[in-house]
This record gives sequence, C-alpha cells and structure tokens, in this order.
Amino acid sequence: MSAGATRDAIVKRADALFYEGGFGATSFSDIAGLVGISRGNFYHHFKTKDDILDAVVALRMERTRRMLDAWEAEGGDPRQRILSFVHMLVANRAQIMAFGCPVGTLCCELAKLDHAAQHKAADIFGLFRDWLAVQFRALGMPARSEELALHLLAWSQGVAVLAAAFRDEAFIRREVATITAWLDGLASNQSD
Amino acid sequence: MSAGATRDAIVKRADALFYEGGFGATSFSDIAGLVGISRGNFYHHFKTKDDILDAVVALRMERTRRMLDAWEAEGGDPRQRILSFVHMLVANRAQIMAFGCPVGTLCCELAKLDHAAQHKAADIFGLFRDWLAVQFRALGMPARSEELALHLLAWSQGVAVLAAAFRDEAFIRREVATITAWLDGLASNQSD
DNA sequence: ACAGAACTAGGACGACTGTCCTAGTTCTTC
DNA sequence: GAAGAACTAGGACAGTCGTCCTAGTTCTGT
Repeated sequence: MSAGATRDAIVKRADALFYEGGFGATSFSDIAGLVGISRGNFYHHFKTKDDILDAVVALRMERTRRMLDAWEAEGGDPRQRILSFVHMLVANRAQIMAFGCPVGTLCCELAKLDHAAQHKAADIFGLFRDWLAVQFRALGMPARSEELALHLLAWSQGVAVLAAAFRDEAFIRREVATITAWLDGLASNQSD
Repeated sequence: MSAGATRDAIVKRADALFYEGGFGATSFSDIAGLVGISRGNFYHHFKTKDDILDAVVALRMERTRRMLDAWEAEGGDPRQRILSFVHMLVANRAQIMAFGCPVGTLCCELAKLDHAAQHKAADIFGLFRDWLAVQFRALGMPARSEELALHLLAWSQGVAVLAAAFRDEAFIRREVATITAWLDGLASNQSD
C-alpha cells in the first residue's frame, strides 16, 4: 500500500514549504512535523536535503507538463491557450502576492546559493517557453515565436515580483488586461 | 577616525553578501570574515541580524535616491532619464544574470520569511516607481503616469528574473531594445 | 595625565542544522 | 508461519547559528 506513499507525502509537503518559506529556510523538522513522521526517517527515502529538492523540482516539472497538456487538450485556439497561461496570475493571485511565483523565486534563490539544481529549476521556465512558442507559432508568427514566448514569460514574472512586493491585486488585474490587449494587437500589428 | 567606520564596513560587506548569497544564507561569520573583525564584535554595532538588514536596506535606499538624483541632475529629457533606468539592466547584466535584481530578490525572500523589513525593501521599489511616474508625467501623460511607472518596473523585473534563470545576455539586450521602442511609441500612440 | 566612553577579541550559551546509526516494527512473499 | 525486505522512531553526531558576556585595548576630552 505504502508504495512510496510516505515519500510522496514528504515531497508534497516539502514542495509547499519550499514555496512558502524558501528552500534554505525550510528544515527537515518543518517537513517532518507537517508530514507527521520522525525526523530521522528521512534518510530512508532521501539521502540529502538536495535529493528532496530534486524530487520537488521533478514534481513541479511534471505538474507543469500536465497543466500545459490540459490546456492543449481543452481545444481552444492558440490565443485562448496563451490566455490560460496569463490567467494563472489572477487565479493564483493570493499565493503570488504572498510568496511570489514558485518557479521564479526558486530559480533566484538557487542562483544565489549557486546550487546545482538551478538548471533543473530553470527547465520549468523552459517548459513554459517552449509551449508558449508553439502557441505563437500557431498564431502565425513563426519567426519571432521564441522571442515572444520569452517576452511574455518575463512579463508575467515581473508582474509576480511587483505583486509580491506591493501586495497589489489591482495591479495584477490591470497588467493581465494589458497583456490581453497586447496579444490581440499582435496578429494585426506585428511592430511590437 | 573610526566614527562608524567599522559599522559602515559591516553594512557595506553585508550588503554585498545579502545580494550575492541571500539574507538567510549569510551568517555573522561570513560578514566578519569579509570585514576582518571578530564575530562577537557585532553586538556593539548591531543588536540583532535584523538590525543589520535594516541598515542594509537603508543603505540601498539612500544609494538609490542618490542615483535617481544624479540622473535628474544630468539634465537630459524625460525620455533620456527613463532610458538611464532601463540601461541599468545592461550595465549590471553580469550581476543580474548571477544573482538577479537586488531589490526584487530581497523583496521575494523577505516575503517568504514574513519578515518585518519587507515593507522597507518594497519602499525601494516605491522610490523607482515615484521617480518614473514623474518622468512619465513630464513626457506628457499625467493620467497614467503611475500605471506606466509600475508597468516599466515590472517589465525590468521580469527581464532580471529570466536573465538570471537562463543566464541569457542576448535576451537582456533584446528586451532593452524592445522597451526603448515601446517608450518611443508611447508619446505618439497612447493606446498601449 | 587621567577618567570615561568607544571599541574590540575571544569565547560561552543554548538552540538548531543536516546527516547518520541502531533497534524495532510492519509488510511482502513463499 | 517463517525469512527477508521495507519502513519507522528516536536519538547521537559534529557543526553552525544568532546572541550575549567579559575582559582588555584604544580613543577622546579635559
């Protein structure tokens, strides 16, 4: 029954704690307390704290992949799919205002720690970038699809950072509206 | 002679370490080693680690203020002043790709730590926002000046996050060019 | 020259960290 | 039901953390 159940619980709780408190500030005790297991029990499932981080990054990677697949399967047009991505800012606004973007803040923390997992964390961004590039290509702009994808990714990251700094929900909604307008103006006016 | 010289050295080194390694990951020993003083000596200058953080934030605030004043004193037009702000991304590209934006990453870390100094750190963003708003007003768009200021601030933050995640210098330069074009299109076409 | 403030070095302190060990329990498989 | 794997609790471990104390040095003003 417990085929990795405890392990999954550890990763799940660690995922939340790494997001809400940061990787460095989260201790084994914190995770153990939340999961409800002994602290010394970790070693059977993960040899080091970095192994937990790897598992958390893999979990987020997988979750992201499933989310993108779901958006793809919903069967709207590319514009609608891109808006699904942008709408994350509104849907997760409470968490974003409290803790920032899970991917962006983890990447920045790992960059400062010069941590080996930083590249894997950035790969989650890569997943979004590639998926967005596909959508832009489907929108009829193959030449600049990757640039546009990175641009939109950066835009949403900036919104997340400032939303966290100022705890400003109205700002999020305003920027999402601006992004939507920018997107609609893209097809007709390809100067921006 | 030493009228706060040691204290200033502590703050100066702590500022760099907080930026390059993060607040939580920087210890008294790290700072002491860099300054070249005894670890126990801190208590005479700062009662707690949070006091050092306060001093660092105050230092960054003051440094930002001086920078904005200098841009103001250079005597260009508002467009030129805004470009001075944007050009920071290029001028500091090496550090940004390695550690992100000093203000953005600190705000995000303090948000996760639920730290009392988070508001003070966000005030540095406030300084940029208000200064940028003044420039946009001088550009002839008083109604949306604050929104435009926040928008540009978020834009540059997004560039910093993704530049750090992907270590992509070309991306920085490309986005800076896009921002410049956006800025030049603002006065004539006020739809964006 | 001298009193008092300012400053410093070194280390003690309790708490907590990540890691690892050991002994015991539960489960799976035959 | 027995053998072996999978799992768990509890604590030992060396190290580091932020904080704080004490004793000694250096500086300042008179």
